[in-house]
Amino acid sequence: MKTMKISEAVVRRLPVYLRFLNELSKKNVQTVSSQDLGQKLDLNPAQIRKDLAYFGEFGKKGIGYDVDYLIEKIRQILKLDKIIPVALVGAGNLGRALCNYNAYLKDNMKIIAVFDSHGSKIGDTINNLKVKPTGEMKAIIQEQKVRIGIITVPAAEAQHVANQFVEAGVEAILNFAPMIIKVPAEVRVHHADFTTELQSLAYYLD
Amino acid sequence: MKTMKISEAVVRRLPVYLRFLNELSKKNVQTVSSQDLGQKLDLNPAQIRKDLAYFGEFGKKGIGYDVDYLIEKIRQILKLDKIIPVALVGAGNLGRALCNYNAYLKDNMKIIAVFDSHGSKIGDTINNLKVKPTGEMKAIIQEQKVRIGIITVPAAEAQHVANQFVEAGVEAILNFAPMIIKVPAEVRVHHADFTTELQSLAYYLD
DNA sequence: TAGATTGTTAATCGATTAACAATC
DNA sequence: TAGATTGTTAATCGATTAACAATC
Repeated sequence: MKTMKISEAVVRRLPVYLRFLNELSKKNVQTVSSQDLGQKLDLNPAQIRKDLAYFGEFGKKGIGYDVDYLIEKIRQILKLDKIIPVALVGAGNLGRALCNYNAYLKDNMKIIAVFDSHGSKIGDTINNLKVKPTGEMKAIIQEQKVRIGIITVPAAEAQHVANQFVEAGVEAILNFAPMIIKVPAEVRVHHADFTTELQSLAYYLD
Repeated sequence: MKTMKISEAVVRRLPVYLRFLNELSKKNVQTVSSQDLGQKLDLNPAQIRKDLAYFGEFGKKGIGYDVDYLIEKIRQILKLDKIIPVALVGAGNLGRALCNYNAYLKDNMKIIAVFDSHGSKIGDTINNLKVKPTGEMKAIIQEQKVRIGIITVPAAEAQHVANQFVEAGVEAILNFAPMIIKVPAEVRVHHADFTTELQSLAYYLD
């Protein structure tokens, strides 16, 4: 099963499971069934079992899933069992907001460098990180083995930043700019676009 | 066709079309084909034609789509042809960042009120908006006919804010807190969760 | 007219859900 | 043992893509 291709929909649900399991763990809940999970997360229990079964047999028939064991397994699947260094470009309001999530990301992902191309921002300190000029991006990314890049610059600069990330060897990009960026197929891009999100929400108004 | 139920996937693509069409319009491009659109947006042309055809016959055979006409139509479909008042709760970094997008949202959606429950934030001015105490939420939301609510408070407070939104009569919620919130079925909720986004991205690292 | 491109039907593909034997 | 719940197969459902007649 290890070689089977996993659908994007499945991968997107794993972090949702993980978050809820973490809450259960904090409350010292030992065991959870797909039934329970489905109820809380508004998902079909069969779907949850199937999602997990792609990666192994994590449950016990008649019992359910051990919460802490399942957390460990999902963290492994998502590669969150070791620190992933992240860099962010664009020290505007959104960039600052995301840097301050650093604490929230716990021990797995860490924004370890922040860049901006505008002199006025360079040298600022955000959450203990000094904003550096984009000219230093490549060197720092390679030196610190940054694997994920976050783009929070204006739309017009997004593609340029993406190019720099790719050249520096970043493996995946989370793009907050309202602009589709083109990268080589081996680099994974996710879009997190606040405006499209809001606009599609408007559709559902009466 | 007006009564047919449109899938969520279709609705999520419409704002993406809209954004690209706006760029074309700015460049004075008059006409675009599904071929062109598909190329730029990494989508199948047949899918684009089908998406649009759910709502009417907007194109001309042999020619393509008139850019400005299509913009107008998509704006109507998404109900962006009139101003939609939006309120935001949580004047932290993320909330501030989103308020500053106000300009970007052009004339269709407008964050017209910002609330926070912490005394230290109340009275601050963000992008010409004064942060008000959450106690005033209901009155202001009803008075100003706010239709969409944005939640940018910590996870622990998200459900409480959602309840207040629902009670005040908000029709849809965009939730940035990393927490699933429960609302009555008639209220639409979208989750825009930065951490799950980043975590699913990690899966694709080698 | 010839070339291009839509709108739409039919075919394909993939994801979700139901059902149930296995088993704790 | 009886009850509960998994892992997995089969059935269903829905979304994407291909193909093409209509027509600008």
